[in-house]
Formats: sequence, C-alpha cells, structure tokens
Amino acid sequence: MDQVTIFNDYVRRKGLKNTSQRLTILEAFLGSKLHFSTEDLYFRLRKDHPKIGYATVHRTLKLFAECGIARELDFGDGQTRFEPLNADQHHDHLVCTQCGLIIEFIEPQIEKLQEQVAAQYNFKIERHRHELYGLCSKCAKLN
Amino acid sequence: MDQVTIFNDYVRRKGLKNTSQRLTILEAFLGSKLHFSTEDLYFRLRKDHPKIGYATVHRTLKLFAECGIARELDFGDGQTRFEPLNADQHHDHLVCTQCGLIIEFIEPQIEKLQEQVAAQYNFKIERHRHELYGLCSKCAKLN
DNA sequence: AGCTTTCTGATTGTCGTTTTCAATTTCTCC
DNA sequence: GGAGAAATTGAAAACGACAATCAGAAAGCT
Repeated sequence: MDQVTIFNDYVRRKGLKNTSQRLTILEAFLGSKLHFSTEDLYFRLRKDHPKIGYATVHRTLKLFAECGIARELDFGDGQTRFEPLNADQHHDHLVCTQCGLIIEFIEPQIEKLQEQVAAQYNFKIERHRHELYGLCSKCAKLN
Repeated sequence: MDQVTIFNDYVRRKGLKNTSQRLTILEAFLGSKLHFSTEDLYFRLRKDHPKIGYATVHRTLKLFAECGIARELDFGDGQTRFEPLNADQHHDHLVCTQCGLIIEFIEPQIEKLQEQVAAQYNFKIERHRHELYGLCSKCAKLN
C-alpha cells in the first residue's frame, strides 16, 4: 500500500477532509529529499504556492507522522526534521556535526540486540532513536 | 581521576574562575539522582541557596557537559536532562513513555556494531544517542 | 443547495533556553 | 594586602521553534 493510499485511508477513517493544500503538501513531501524541517518545506512550497501558510505545513507534517507515512527526527539542533517513511527496512542515522551530512544505515543485528535488551527488562519497545554523531569522511580529513 | 579534579583542571586550563556558586552546584550535581533537568536542580538548590540564579545553574551544567563530567540527555519531551558521567562503562536508556521511568542499559555488542557501521562510511564517531521508547513492565501490565 | 464540520492562515501564546548588562567577585601581579 | 583586569553572577529580557487561537473559507454529507 503506497503512501498516498495510507494517507487517504487515514483521512477517511478519522473524518478529516481532503483539501488542495494537503494534496499539494503531500506531493511535495513525497518528492522531497530526506531530512527536511518544516521551514525547509514551507519555503520550497512558497515558490509555487505562496498562499499556503506555515501553520498548515506544520500541521500537515504532523498529520503525516500520525498516519505513519512520515517519521519525525530530532538531531538535537533544535529543529524537528521529517523524512518520508516507506515499508522498507528500518534505518537509523549518522550525523556529521561539522557539515550536517546525514547518512542512513541499516543494521539488523543492532535491532535484534535492542529487542534482547528490552526483553531483559520486560520492556515493550514502541520506537527507538539511534544516532551516531561525529565527522564524516570529508570533514575528518579537513581537521 | 575524579570528577572534581576534572572540573578543576578544566577551569584552570580555560582561565575560568572558581566561585562559590560553581562549587555548590558541583556538589549538588554529584550527589544527584540521575536524569534531572536544569529546573530540577535549580529548585533543589533553592532551599539551601536561594541566591543562586537559574541562569547560573544552567550555565554551570553546560560547563559540566563541556568538560566531560556530565552528559546532556534529550528524551524528546522538550526538556534537556543531565546525568553525572563517570569513567564507568557507557550506558544508554530505556524510556517509558507512560510513567517516565528511565532504565539504563549496557550492551557492549551494540557499541561494537556501531563502530563497524561507522567504519563502513569512514565516519569518526564523537558521541551517540541510543534510546528505546515504550512501556516499562508496570505500564505494559496496566494497558 | 443548505448545513454542519473541518480547515486555513495570520497572528498570538507558550515554554525552555540563551543572552544581556550592570554590579560583583575572583585572581594575578605588584 | 590591595589595585586592576577579567570573569561571573542574577534578574530580566530576548529568542526561537512549536502550538494554539479564531474568524472566514472550504469540504462534503444529505
């Protein structure tokens, strides 16, 4: 099931409405580079859709996160970022503290070990956050 | 080398000054339960030291983090928390999204796998964040 | 179409954090 | 022991991202 369908189902199920703004934002969102902030998307939309307000972009992105087609990311820089979420395997992030580069990584063994840790404490994992901060290869060379 | 020494060395090296406030805050910090916010510590200090301001507590905690005797924690609830950091083995956290319980866990294998992931990308890890959010055993039962 | 409900967008409010700045304290060097 | 330079303090104000507000607009059921 693709992301548009998921969103439409969610809207219907919750008794929400389909608006042109939501459609516009959804398209921009899906065609988006990863890891953008509300502000990023707002300014990008502004070119072609100057009437769409910041609050609407913000609320719509929250809606995407709610229905599961977006993930909220917090890299500790005071800005919430979003990324489109598909059914692919779960990934986490490497974040370069110098140039801001973000690399995605997949490591199923870590996921498995997490489960084991949680089981030790009878803890039921809902979600997790795993980020490695440091220098990417380029920035490491320059130092 | 203990935390007081580390702090004193840092102060000397940076040309900072030793003030009674910093000493007071350092003592309270070291004798503190884990995972407290600036506000927590500020109100605790207030009883015996009503003259110490919020800004000073805040700046001093940042200073502790800078010199390595504290770690800043962000569990995504809008409050920065701090914990004393000693030379013990590195730990990460399980966070109950219902009751707020925080459990520390140590898993050297995860740490090792992280290193391997970073190596794949020629990435130099400075620090990382790894948190598992969900329900603790108590809250899981109640649901 | 009519009517109810939701949505929009400009603005304002919120809240933790950070900065400001004048007064105070520390610490080095006579 | 001070005198002077530099750092620190604390109250208050500024900041910034996010969230709430509200009147007017739009959606969509009947």
